[in-house]
Amino acid sequence: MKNIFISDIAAHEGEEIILRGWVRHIRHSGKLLFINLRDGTGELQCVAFAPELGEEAFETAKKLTLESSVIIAGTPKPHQKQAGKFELSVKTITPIQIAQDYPIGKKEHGPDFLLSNRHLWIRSSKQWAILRIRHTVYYAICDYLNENHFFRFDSPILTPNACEGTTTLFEVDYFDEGKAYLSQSGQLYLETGIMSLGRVYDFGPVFRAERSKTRKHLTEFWMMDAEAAFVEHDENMQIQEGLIRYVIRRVLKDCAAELAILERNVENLKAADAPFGRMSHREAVEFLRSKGSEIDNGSDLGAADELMLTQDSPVPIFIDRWPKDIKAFYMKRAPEDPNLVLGNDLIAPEGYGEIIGGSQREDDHDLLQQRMEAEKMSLDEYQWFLDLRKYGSVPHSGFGIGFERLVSWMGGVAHIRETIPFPRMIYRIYP
RNA sequence: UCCGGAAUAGCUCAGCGGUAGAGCGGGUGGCUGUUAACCACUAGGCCGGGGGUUCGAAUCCCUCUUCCGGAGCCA
Repeated sequence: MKNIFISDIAAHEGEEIILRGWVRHIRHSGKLLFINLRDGTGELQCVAFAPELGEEAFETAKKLTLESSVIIAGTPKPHQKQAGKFELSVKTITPIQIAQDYPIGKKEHGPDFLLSNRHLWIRSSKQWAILRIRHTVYYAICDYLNENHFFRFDSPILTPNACEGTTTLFEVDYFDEGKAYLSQSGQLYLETGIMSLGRVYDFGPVFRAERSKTRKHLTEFWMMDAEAAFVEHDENMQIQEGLIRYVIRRVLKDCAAELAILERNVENLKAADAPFGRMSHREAVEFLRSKGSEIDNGSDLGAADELMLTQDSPVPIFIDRWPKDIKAFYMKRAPEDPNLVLGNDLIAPEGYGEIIGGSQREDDHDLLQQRMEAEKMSLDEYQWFLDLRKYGSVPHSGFGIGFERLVSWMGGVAHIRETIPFPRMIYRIYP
């Protein structure tokens, strides 16, 4: 008899096979016993009939509890009640370990309880589905970039100083070198990589010590930064749009079952795979003011503004040409107006907010140095960054994706804390 | 950090001045098609901590703690 995975069950109809997994659900009715078994690849109903199993084995099987681990041998057959599905006609049941009082029941639980039991919560079907979508989004991003001549270039997590100088960083003691900081973005390091590899990306955890307390923020989250030589502002946005639409198509193709478990509205996802909206920051401000927002020309968009902008749009919207004063020092000035920069945000529809921030970078040594001096940055600490503009500088652009926000949007997940195995938030570090 | 809300059985909640409740989960028994199964019985409580008001407080007041939602910051 062969060990098989539940996802491969259809290929083994009528054969005697072995499944190994965990009891998601168990119930019995006189001489019949039903076990919903999950093995990581899927879930299958196993049906045991007392006279076939033997009375003693049947009594033992009845003692299985929620989440007990078990080996079940039997024969896959078409499900008697659900067309197109299979069930296992059970021959033997061998408990591996009987779980005691599994804390997560089939009824509803509160978020605090579930987060305290995150190590167990990840077994439940919605969490399983979200984690599988996370996996799919991850590889879709990598595949798209690999196909477009980007090379993986991992940036460091321990850094000597703040990448962008704006947000609060986590600080650690670093031997005799003083303080080191957990990276909030690998972007500046990526800019060095393009001078060697042409196009590069990194993908890893980044850290923000902000006391953010919303459904869109984590203190530790995964970011994918991409950077490309000889790519200017418009092409940069084309790459971003191509990437996001590629991810949408992959998720729709590979995660139909997961999206169904999450009750994701897939029509909304399909509709987002169409040319993205584009407006300048100035146009966005005018539009918002016409709708009653109090936003002014020099301000960043608030959460309510983002929602107002996208609520009637089936596709994500690029906002570009931002006032330089509210964007990072390394962004290149717009040719038509030195007060604007060639930066873009990408706002997802359905209220998921900003999922990408990108820009063309300042490639002129003296202009960059002026900006850094204006921001009172230490030129010594960033000498290596300025060097890039001295030795073969080229026009270049890049962007960063908030990975969990993208996963939230794909899966239609209301809170970002469910899109990462172990969320880190201001008031939670366990488990 | 600011503005709201909440804390009662293992879990989710009701009770809102007068003997501590339900559903689920646990235990025992029943049932050949269940899938949040069903039926019967059963065990289970410092009503978040501290202080007040009152003849009497889970309930009203003050305070602390913890959590949730939102804002700001950002991805």
